[in-house]
Amino acid sequence: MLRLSQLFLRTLRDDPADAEVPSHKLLVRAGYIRRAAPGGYTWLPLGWEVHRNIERVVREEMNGIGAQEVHFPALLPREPYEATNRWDDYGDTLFRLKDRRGADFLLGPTHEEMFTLLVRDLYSSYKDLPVSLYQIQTKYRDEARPRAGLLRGREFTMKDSYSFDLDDDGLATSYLAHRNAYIRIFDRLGIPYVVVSAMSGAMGGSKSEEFLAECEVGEDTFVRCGSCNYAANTEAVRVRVAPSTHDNIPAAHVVDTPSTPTIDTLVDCLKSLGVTAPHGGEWTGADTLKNVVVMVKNPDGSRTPLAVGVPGDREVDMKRLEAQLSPAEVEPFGEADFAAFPALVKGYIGPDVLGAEKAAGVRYLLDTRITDGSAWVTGANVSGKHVVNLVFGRDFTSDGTIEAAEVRAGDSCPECGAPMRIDRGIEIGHVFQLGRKYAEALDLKVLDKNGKQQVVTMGSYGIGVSRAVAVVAETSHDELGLCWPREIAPADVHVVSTGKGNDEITSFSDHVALSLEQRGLKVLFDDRIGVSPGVKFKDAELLGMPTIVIVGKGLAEGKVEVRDRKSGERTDVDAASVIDHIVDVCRAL
RNA sequence: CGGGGAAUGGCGCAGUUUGGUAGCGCGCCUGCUUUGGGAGCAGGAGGCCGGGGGUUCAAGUCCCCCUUCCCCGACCA
Repeated sequence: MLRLSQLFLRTLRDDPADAEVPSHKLLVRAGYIRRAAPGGYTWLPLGWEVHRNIERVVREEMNGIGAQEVHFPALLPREPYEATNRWDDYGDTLFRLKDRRGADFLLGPTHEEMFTLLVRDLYSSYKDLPVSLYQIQTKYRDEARPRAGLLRGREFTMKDSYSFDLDDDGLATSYLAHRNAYIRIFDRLGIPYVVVSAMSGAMGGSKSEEFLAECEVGEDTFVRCGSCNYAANTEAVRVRVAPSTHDNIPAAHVVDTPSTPTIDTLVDCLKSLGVTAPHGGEWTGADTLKNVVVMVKNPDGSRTPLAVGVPGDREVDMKRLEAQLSPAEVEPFGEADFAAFPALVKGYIGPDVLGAEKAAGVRYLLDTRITDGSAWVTGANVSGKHVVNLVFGRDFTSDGTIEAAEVRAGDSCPECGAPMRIDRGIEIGHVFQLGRKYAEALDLKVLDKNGKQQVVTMGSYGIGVSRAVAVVAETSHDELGLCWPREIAPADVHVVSTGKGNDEITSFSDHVALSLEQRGLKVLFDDRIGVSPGVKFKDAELLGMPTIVIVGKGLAEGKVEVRDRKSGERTDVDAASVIDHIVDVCRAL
């Protein structure tokens, strides 16, 4: 039993000034966590209880699909990560350090290499497969911007698991088992979530899905189709493009468009020129081809320019662009960069000079909406001039396509064409099929039935455990405080005694708390003497146990009050039957 | 890493303009009163005013550098 008179806890009346999002404010105010370092939090008794409860749910479901728990060091040697190139590819996000002899180490951001090597060490036959291993580990990432308390820290707890199979069918089966386990886990945690198609990012690999908690403060944006089941992270959206309807476009020609460095000014100018648009209607930004130049920063530190062409009514989504170019990063093209590439006329950049073989020597990739035969207005590479009726395939080419244009609400679903919604979420889980990238890099092979060496195929699956604590707080609270789902609450029931220490109320509340514990419930007992009832009620609401029992003035009429934290519903129960009643309530779900 | 704001007791804040004894509310300790919605009175404890360097007789306050935090843009469990 947790007695508030003894518990290491101090609740705060005011929100901490450095917290912005509700989960951060409430977890600090309620005495669950305490900031200890930039991006690092101390877990206080109640917070750690929630953390362990989430771990328990995760373990049960992982064990349920036959995965086996192991535990690696967080402090890892450089070599395995060198072999897979991630020592460099992970960039500044990787915590690197040296030992006293100058040897390189890192704090593990994720453990694909170590698991792969472990299996290689011990297993060498197809008879050993499939096998799935997992750990619940402290992970380290030197985030550029830790924020929102637990939601994005530099040290966090993650459950990561890895499946090892002989062939693609086996991988598909392991992947599905994990996916289903994740569904059960997040259902039990009471987190509202969506499963979306995702990029595999720096991990490499093929099929990949994310579990996103639907949440306004989320950092991910995703689309969802209103009529079919399609859902995807915007980074991973693959646009469905209608073929060009343009036909018999007259020859391209240059027009004078003075002072038109932006799409808006260009459209206004085109309207005033009296030139007709290829589709016969009024000119819009969608008729223009905007060429945006960026600097691509490669993992080895080198920088190469890249031009991206998108319809003028859309921005280039830097997140989507970077996801396509991963592990390289994208930087804005600065004034100094323009000076170094004089062929690029800012505001009037056109395909004439773009392309690896052309004047500017800049690689040129086009959005998939620039289809064969489509006609565009675009820069003429001379200040104040644009080209009209430039047809892709006829008048210009590119070095390839790229999905970097922004995604908007109302864009059509790649599966069924219906308009899509756009929402925000927090990534709480990620499952993906790694394939053979790591097994090849680290030489993980087993002998098959025919005695031949086969490269093993792998899956990798993560759940942010510490993040899940914050996500539950974020998705389950009200203006009074936290509301934990019973499965992970620090206690089933919060017993409030308003007694003065030496009266019937005190002795009966004692009896209630002890009896409930004997019946197998986890009890948080506010047995503090000399604390006013108002304070105890406020604390009970802030702390967020699912059931609150108040032994107080009602006892004079033989009644005890039982409240449901989430609904606020209050019931007066006969003191004689209150134990059974509460046990029933707590076991009901 | 760019732009904006901030750092004063456990928490929230004033004081900085105009340099001159470090304050308020909450919390904490003691005593008395109080006890169903963050009680009252009285008395206390607790501060290298984020760090370093300057200017000055004198710096929380002025100047320079650094660190950290929050928000907005580029990364992920």
